[in-house]
Amino acid sequence: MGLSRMLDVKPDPYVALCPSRKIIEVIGDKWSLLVIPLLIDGPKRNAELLRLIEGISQKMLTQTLKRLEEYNLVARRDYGEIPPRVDYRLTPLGQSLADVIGQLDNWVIKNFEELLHA
Amino acid sequence: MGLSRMLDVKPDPYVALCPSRKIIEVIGDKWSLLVIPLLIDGPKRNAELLRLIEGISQKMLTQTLKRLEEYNLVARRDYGEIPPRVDYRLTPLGQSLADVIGQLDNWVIKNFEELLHA
DNA sequence: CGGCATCCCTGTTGATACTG
DNA sequence: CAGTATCAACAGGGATGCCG
Repeated sequence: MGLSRMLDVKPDPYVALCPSRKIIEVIGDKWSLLVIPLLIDGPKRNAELLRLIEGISQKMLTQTLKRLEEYNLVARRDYGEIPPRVDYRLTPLGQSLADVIGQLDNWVIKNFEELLHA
Repeated sequence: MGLSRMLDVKPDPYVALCPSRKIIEVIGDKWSLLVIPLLIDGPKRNAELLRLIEGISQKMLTQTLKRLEEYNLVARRDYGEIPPRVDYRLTPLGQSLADVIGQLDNWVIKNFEELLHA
């Protein structure tokens, strides 16, 4: 490990303005948590996602995908055809995140009953 | 596995009204994601959490803790003293969730740079 | 100290309509 | 089909003050 590494400030989401706080918010977002796992088994189109995620609006889907794209978690692909054909897929970074979220999902399913009656 | 198990309907957060959707929202909450890891190394008091989590308000802290308590993730302990002394700790269920969230945190820290530039 | 109740404002969100 | 734009509605969340 080089000296420069030792000088790095490690991200701390408990500090309000630390960028990692924002990242926590993006990842820990209700819709992100639903969109990301859907992309694991291949690219999906806008209308497909809209149909698969009951209750999401076009607006929220677009907004969620854009934010995930900003953070390099999802890649948007426009085929330039008419009628329009666009799909979204996980980047390698997004794939690795999807694995972690998958664990979260499994946890929820596994502990579902116990969570409910509390 | 008994027959009854096979008849269980598995929770599906992609259905708007499925309770698992609500659970996803509770867990995937900005403040929950910050509070839970803090409780891993022992009980914490209200004022302590307020100080540790920069930017959280009393109102949001209370609301977050209550919701986590509802889902049996956190236990509130009132010592019945005067002045008041109350602390919050993870339940066993909460502990197991904390492990998963810890993985998410580690992922964020590990991929911090890559997320930022995007 | 812990935390509830209130007020109030802002931002998020949904619905609708429109465009390339 | 994929998205944008606009508007109205509502809830999230902060600030303050009060109480056990």
